[in-house]
Amino acid sequence: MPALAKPNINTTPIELMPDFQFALSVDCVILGYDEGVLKVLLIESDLPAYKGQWSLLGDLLGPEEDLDSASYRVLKERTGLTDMFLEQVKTFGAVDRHPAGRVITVAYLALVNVKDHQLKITDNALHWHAVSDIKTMAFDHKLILDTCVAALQRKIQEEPVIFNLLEEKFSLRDLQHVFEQILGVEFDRRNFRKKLFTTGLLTDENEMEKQVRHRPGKLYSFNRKAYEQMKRKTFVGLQF
Amino acid sequence: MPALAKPNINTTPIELMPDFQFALSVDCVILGYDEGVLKVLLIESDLPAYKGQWSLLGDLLGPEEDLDSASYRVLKERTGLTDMFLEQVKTFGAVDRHPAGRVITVAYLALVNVKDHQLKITDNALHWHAVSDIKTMAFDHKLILDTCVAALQRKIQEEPVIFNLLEEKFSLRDLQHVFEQILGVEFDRRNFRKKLFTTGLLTDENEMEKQVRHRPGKLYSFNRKAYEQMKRKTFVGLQF
DNA sequence: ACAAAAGTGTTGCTGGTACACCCATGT
DNA sequence: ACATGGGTGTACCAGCAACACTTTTGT
Repeated sequence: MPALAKPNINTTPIELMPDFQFALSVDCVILGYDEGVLKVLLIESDLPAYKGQWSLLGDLLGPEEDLDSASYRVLKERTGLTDMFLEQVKTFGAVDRHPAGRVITVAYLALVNVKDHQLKITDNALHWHAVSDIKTMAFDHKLILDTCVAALQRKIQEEPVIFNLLEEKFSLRDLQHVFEQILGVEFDRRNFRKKLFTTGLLTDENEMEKQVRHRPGKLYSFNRKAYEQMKRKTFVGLQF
Repeated sequence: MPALAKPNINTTPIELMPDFQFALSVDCVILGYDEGVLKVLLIESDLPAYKGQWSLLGDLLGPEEDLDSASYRVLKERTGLTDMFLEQVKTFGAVDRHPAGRVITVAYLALVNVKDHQLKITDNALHWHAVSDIKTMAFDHKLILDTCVAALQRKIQEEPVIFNLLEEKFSLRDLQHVFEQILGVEFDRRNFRKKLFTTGLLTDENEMEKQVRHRPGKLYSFNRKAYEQMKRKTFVGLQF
């Protein structure tokens, strides 16, 4: 077996770089929680092969840009947000995944607060879609979406990233509903409250919900400081 | 803000592909458990900039090759193994990560049974190194290694991938030591045994260890069928 | 008054942890 | 006989699940 005959990346000067042309892009799975439903921000595909189908927001990687910066740029350009949860999930490189040629894409998961930025979406080809309604998408974007949602399910049980989907101040009902919506299960309300309180991650804001047509609940916020301190000492899980 | 002025990947015909040259590679973090220590298979870097430093095994992506295939090919060419745990972990794309030019690399985690293949390593620039001994590496490979080890720590508590590091038949002591080595903690031997037995993932092989200078332990194997069945019904965790 | 959801405690069970003694093998 | 690790059981404690009634607000 000619194991040594193959050039290794470590021994590959720039002249040996591939003689085939390919592109590298980032694609963002931008998720938000709105009116009790987990939603994803999509754009209509302009590519003839996928006319009328929905597509993730993405762009080609720039020559002086690293991957995180590229995905951040896409988010900023499209939503106006400059501060959101953004994390690389997986890279997709099937040979035929793009009809125009070889395009490898790095998928990012973004969690945004829909209320914060919904006024800033000026591009009217952009729309929020309930994740559960989406059956098909352009390219392999449905696969990418599913992969990112699965990553989110794991993630919210390992780290308190879920608060990125809510407003600064939120009710326990909202928090519970986001968990339930993402994980696809239901929790007992009393046990959920106890569990969250005992984490010590919630700050009581001493405020109430307004304009609800039932008894208003108290509002809480995510206690980031408490989290930063406790995560130094021990693993902080939110497992259900 | 010129959000619409930017070309989107969906609208980018092949002519708009980047005019800068860059390369895409895969790098494999090949981990094995040998004599009580977690080890990684490394090669000496031939690149002048990193002369004498250790490097992960990798190669450039081929034009007709998807990412998983490329990493599998690297494994097969270098170790002779054709059947191992192999999973994409993360893509690294810092602008200056490669001295020869822009190279984006997709990191893969591979778990191999050292005993199975140690005779097949013909390339004598290849060596196993205790993960805990490695302080510096070529390129950003130390960062990649650390990332993959952290991924492994999460992974072994979510899925029974740890058995890929052991021989077909193993003692409970070996299994416990691999867990301890990877997670960096120690477990009570009796509780560990109980826990593993109650998972139902172990098959008693009705065999004993040989040539140990103490009372020989029973040998077990991973019951893959039982796992496949139970994972359909419920999440199978191995959390400690 | 009614509808809707907030807020609150207890009990039983399950699973984790801590812990000590005898046994089988090789030297 | 000694050293090394194998094999086993129990008691305590913490955390989880199941479960019902009263309270507050808006209509």
